[in-house]
Amino acid sequence: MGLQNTRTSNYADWYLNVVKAADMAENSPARGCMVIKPWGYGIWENIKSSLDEMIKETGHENCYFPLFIPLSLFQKEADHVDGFAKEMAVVTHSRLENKDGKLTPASPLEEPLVVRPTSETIIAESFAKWVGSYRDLPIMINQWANVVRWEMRTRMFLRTAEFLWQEGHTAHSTEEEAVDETLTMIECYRKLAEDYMAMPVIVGRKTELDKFPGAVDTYGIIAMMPDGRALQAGTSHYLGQNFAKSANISFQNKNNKPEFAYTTSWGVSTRLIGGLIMTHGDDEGLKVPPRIAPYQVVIVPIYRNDDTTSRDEVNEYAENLEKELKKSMPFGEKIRVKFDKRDRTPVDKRWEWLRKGAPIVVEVGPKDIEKNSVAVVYRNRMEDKKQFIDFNEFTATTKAKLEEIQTEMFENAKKLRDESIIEIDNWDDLVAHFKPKNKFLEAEGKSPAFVKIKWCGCNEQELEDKLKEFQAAIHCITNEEAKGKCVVSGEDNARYEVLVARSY
RNA sequence: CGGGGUGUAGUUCAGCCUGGUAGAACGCUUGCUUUGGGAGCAAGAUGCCGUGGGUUCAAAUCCUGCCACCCCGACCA
Repeated sequence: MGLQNTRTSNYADWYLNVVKAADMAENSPARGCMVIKPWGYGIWENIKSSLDEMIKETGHENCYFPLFIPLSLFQKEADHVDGFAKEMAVVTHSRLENKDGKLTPASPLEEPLVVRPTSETIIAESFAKWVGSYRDLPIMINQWANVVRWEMRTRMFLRTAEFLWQEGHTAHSTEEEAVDETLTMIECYRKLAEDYMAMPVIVGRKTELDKFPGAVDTYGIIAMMPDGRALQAGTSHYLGQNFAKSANISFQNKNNKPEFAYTTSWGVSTRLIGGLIMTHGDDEGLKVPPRIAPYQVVIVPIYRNDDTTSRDEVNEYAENLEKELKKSMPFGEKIRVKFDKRDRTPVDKRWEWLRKGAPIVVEVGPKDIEKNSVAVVYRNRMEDKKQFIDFNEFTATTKAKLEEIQTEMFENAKKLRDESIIEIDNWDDLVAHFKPKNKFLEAEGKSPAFVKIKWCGCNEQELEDKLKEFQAAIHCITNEEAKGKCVVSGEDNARYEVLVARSY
């Protein structure tokens, strides 16, 4: 049956249908905020634990900074203020009073508190206290937290007023070390997206106009969605001494001279899940790559005729299957198996798990007990018939199968992505490419959706303004040493290769 | 924040123009029949018609304030 809206009929509604069909999240009474339900949160937890391990392996420690940031503190870095001021939630009162039956804010705060949109400022303030000598550096910390950005227009997972993320913050004694850190972390994000989420990304540096407010350089991973738009999926910033200067993070260097520290920050958010949905969703619902699937294998029992004996036998058989499966270690981790004993029909349960995108759904019933087999559906191959596989063969090959599915999902997504990138070497073709409002259908045809152009770096503002007319933008610099003709100036002086696309 | 649209059962929606007992499908409950690729029959249950005002003998329906969601812009990590 599938979803009500397909990707080709109505992409935006299709996306919401998947979120609902997979039971990942729903809207909440607070505008622009969402309730993340167990299946959605389970995916987030797996993303989180995968990345957390990488963060720790690269020498960082977790900690926690407060949700509230004094307004004055936020104000210190001018570019930073400009970048975030328009989307800030501000706490101004400390009490509610009952006025004629209506609760009314009362007792104004002496200094308003902003709800963190990101924590550079408050963390820099602490860094300043923690750092005295070069021996105190580097400081490398991370926090898992929620942040609030008062967005005008929200979309589940892709852009919500409150979202969950991880933000890493480091301070170093040299520029070189800080730049290195910035690049190390963007590489972690690439690995997270590609190796764990099976979501191919392009790594690049942001242009001058597009970087993080207050940063010297911003690097990003960009995922390309099947509707032809690009999604910024993670960023890593080299902040230079900008925040160090405004928060006075200074240290005495080896020459006994005071010097400002070099800081970085980097983050990925629940937006990744939006990318996951679009990369791997189809007209039946979601597909979750095994490595981050809350359940990798779901066992659905089939009982017959309310016959208690057969029911017990089936349960025993299923429990044995669960036990055997749990001996395998796909991706070197404990396998995640769910034995779904809920009181629903087997058919309902099967389709529910397939909509949610569990990689393998396996049914066991009386016939299987007789033949010592199991009935298996693979989510990434739903068009195939249900396969009846020998019990022992199934348990012995599940690990390899999950790993194979993971690879296949990545390869498929990558193939689609690669097919939709073209190079354009002159302005007219670039305009012609973006002119039609390319809905998914047009993008799905042969016309590629993402464009690489060569550029000398000239007239950035004008270029962005022009691209904006076609709802497109420069996403990042994919090659810093390109040669050839600049698409904008027409001169033979290109320095960069940049990625241009419509964006989320 | 501007323009447009929507809000009715758990879900998707009809009803609104032209005011007069609250509807359908799916889902849910119960029973029977089925039973391994989205079951069938029968009987049931389910509503502050988003919300506050107004017009009217009478409002889901007309007017209006607010709220939320969706789309298009503007804005933006």
